[in-house]
Amino acid sequence: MEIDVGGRLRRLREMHGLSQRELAKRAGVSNATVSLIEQNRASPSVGSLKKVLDGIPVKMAEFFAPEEPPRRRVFYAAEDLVEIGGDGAPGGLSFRQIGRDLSDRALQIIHERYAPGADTGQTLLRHESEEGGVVLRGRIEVTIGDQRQVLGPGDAYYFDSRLPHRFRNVGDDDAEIVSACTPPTF
Amino acid sequence: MEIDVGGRLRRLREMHGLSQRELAKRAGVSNATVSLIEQNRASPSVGSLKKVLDGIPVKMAEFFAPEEPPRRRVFYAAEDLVEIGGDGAPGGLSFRQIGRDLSDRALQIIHERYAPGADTGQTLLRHESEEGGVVLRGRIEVTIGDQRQVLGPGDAYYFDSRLPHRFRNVGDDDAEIVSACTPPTF
DNA sequence: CGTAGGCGTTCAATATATCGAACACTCTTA
DNA sequence: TAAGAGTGTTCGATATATTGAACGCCTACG
Repeated sequence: MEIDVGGRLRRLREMHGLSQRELAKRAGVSNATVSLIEQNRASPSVGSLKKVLDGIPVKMAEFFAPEEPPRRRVFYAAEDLVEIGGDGAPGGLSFRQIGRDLSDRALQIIHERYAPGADTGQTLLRHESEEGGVVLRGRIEVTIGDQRQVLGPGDAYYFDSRLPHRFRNVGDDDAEIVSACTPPTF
Repeated sequence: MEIDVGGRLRRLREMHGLSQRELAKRAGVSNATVSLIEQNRASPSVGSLKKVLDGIPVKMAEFFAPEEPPRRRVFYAAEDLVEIGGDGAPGGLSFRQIGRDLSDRALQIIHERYAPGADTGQTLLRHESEEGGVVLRGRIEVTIGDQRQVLGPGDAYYFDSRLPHRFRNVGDDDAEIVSACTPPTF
């Protein structure tokens, strides 16, 4: 099984908008070397390849990582976000998640909206993960373990998901949060 | 940052109960080559290293895979968020991060604001991580690898951070995003 | 004891990767 | 048109990786 080292290097370099000479300078090798490697007319030593990849920069493991990960969807229109508030949550709550299937993701990002008085209740523990978020609109009372505080627009929070936590809209208007959680555990 | 190719190879070989000569024969190289590589007295060409690893067998990506990747405060007032836009970013950009020291965190969450025309430029790759976000206000042109799209309020994105990426405010007003990235790599 | 086979290392010869300098080509500018 | 700066490529010289055959050190066995 052959590896098209040259082709991969060339693609990476062009993706980053670098010329052979520019990359060569960053890497501390000659431009000729880059050229020959890209044509597969030379099989670089590990040391050289490392220098070159550092100039991009790309890690060895990434470079040799099994072929292209299937191109995943990148952009999501507002109406494409998936409503996941359903499970047992009382009305007035909207949790809109980026992407439907999280099984291959490292990150769960949710756009949350709370009607006045809306309350998540005391949330069950999720497994080892951490989460945080930024309040966009409204006034939200956040309870984490035994700490409690009311956050307004621009305020933020960050905690270990193993702590019991609860969110409640204590203002008179809708409240909005963008939150992130990693990893998406089940 | 150096890579102890020799040490890794030796450990792998011994783990599999192979002698230098045995491995050399399977790999189609000389035993001397194996010896020199293991002493780091020669930096093998990619081709040779591949042959040797095939004899174990171990894949290139596995060989270079970094040793296992590393797998308080809760509330932050808006003015406590840490501005991190500084490094070389042109004016009109504000990146406000939740928390100052991310070394023990699994998540980097940033409240981003772009003045009209503000542009991150072609961002250098961060290492293995994923990131996503939600647009709150304005119109932002997002370029991920060779994909490009303009996102508005409520729209979102999610991608592998290894792809080169760029954000540009193409609207007439300020634009705002809340983004998350995991893990916070440097 | 002496011989045979295993191991990892070392050495001189050879193949190959890498360098520095040139080349050919495309732009832009005067 | 010429000159300059950019690109990627090619060439001879040099540094280095790789080879095949040695070496020294073990253990086993007649």
